[in-house]
Amino acid sequence: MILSLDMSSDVPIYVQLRNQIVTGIGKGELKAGESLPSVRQMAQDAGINSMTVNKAYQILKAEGFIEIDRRKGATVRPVQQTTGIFREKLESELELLSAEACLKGIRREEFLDICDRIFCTMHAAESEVTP
Amino acid sequence: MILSLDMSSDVPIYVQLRNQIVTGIGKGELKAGESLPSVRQMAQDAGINSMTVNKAYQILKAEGFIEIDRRKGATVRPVQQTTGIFREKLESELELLSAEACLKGIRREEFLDICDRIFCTMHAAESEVTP
Amino acid sequence: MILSLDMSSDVPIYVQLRNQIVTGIGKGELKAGESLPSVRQMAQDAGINSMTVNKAYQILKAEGFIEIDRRKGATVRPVQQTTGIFREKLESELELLSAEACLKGIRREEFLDICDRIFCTMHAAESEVTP
Amino acid sequence: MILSLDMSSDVPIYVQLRNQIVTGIGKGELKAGESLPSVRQMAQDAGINSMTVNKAYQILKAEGFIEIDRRKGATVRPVQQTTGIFREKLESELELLSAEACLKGIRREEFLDICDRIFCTMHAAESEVTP
DNA sequence: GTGGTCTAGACCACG
DNA sequence: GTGGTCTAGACCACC
Repeated sequence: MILSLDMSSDVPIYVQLRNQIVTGIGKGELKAGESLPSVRQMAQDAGINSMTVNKAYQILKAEGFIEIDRRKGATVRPVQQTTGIFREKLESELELLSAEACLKGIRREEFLDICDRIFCTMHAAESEVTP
Repeated sequence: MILSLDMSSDVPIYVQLRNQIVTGIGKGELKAGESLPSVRQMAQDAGINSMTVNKAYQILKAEGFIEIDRRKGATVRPVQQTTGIFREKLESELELLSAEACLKGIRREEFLDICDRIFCTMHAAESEVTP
Repeated sequence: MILSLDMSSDVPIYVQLRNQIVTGIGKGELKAGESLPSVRQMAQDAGINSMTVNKAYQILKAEGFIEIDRRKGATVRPVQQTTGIFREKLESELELLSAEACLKGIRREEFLDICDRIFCTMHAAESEVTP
Repeated sequence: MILSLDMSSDVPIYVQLRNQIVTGIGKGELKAGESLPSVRQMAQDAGINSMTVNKAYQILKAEGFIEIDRRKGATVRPVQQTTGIFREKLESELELLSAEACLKGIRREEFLDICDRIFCTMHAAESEVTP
């Protein structure tokens, strides 16, 4: 998985890291059960502080995307069940994106095409099909 | 337009304000040409500092959503043309949302249903359709 | 002379007005001795407050670009002598523009070409040649 | 780099600051990659509020002249590519300056001499020439 | 009336 | 250490 961190972005590095790992899992670049690099390794590779990596990992763990085991390190968890909280967050963010898109002149069909095209690049659910 | 600001959120107040105004315009609660409350009025109503409101307004102006006129205060601008930069931002955010949704077990049809349902609550384009 | 005022610009209207009149005189659209519209006329044409027009005219008068006579109204003055103060202001503004251009990758030849091309659209000096 | 802020000028302090930093970079007093003083340091040195400095830095960042890194503070960015928008702004400002110069009796050769002399004090491009 | 600028000082998030 | 946010209140420019 390739990371691209923008040090001068206003998005905190640990959030960028968290987002890219989530996207990586979603796209199937990281499959359920696979290991993530150790905190130190990741920090060294990305040229950032290990506390920053640790923070990203802790968030991913709290969100249920990964498991952290003292012996095996961090591993990807299989797909979870939707929670009401997540749906609320999803709808709220989609509402904002929809409003922005609408105000930028994007029409319904085009918006849905984009949503569809992008969702179709996700493959994580496969990890459930093969038990 | 009803505002609900969460003072203890880690999302800055001016960003919350900006987001809610964008959503409000998108939903048609504020139509093209309509005035927003003056900086001071909005600050008083929301119980926040006027510089915070000002910052939100400046961002909305820079993004092309509103105009700020020395005489009339802030007014909503009509729908604009999509830019390549916006599409990139949109796709990047949708990619993250898709990944999260996918990992939370939401399937393609359901995701698209949500996208469609939410986009359909937007009405801003009407300001162009009606002559 | 065509005026284009941007009400939502951060440049005050009276400054925009002053600038456009100066440019108009420089380009020869208004020649020495010619009359400017009356304050009221200009205000009505431009859809702005007459105090705003008055302010612009007073500045142009103070700068020596026009004369204001109670009977004849405002008229364009002929070319004046350079003052040290003006040269300082000119050099200071050119320094900033040069720095910006340089940092945007514009090279010396190109910069001078632009300066030359634009200066050549000015014709006001002619009003001196014909005595 | 020496700053001279005029507190009684009608040009906002943050604009004066921004202009002087741009000029400083253009003249090569600040080279690409070099650090600017921290917001607080600059504020203390200049005897102004840190939010004022922050505002100037944010503008410079938005204009592409500097980068702001959470770790290193603000650093000078290398020379960029010209954009159409910048050329328009440059030509519009040069048109006004040309008109003023012309009306103050400055002739073409003299104007170009001044432009050339001033542009030649800029050295920022060097950061690209030297490998 | 409007927005824009500036201050002094507090508090927080990031790394 | 760094920048970012927010406040309360003052003052100014514009129209």
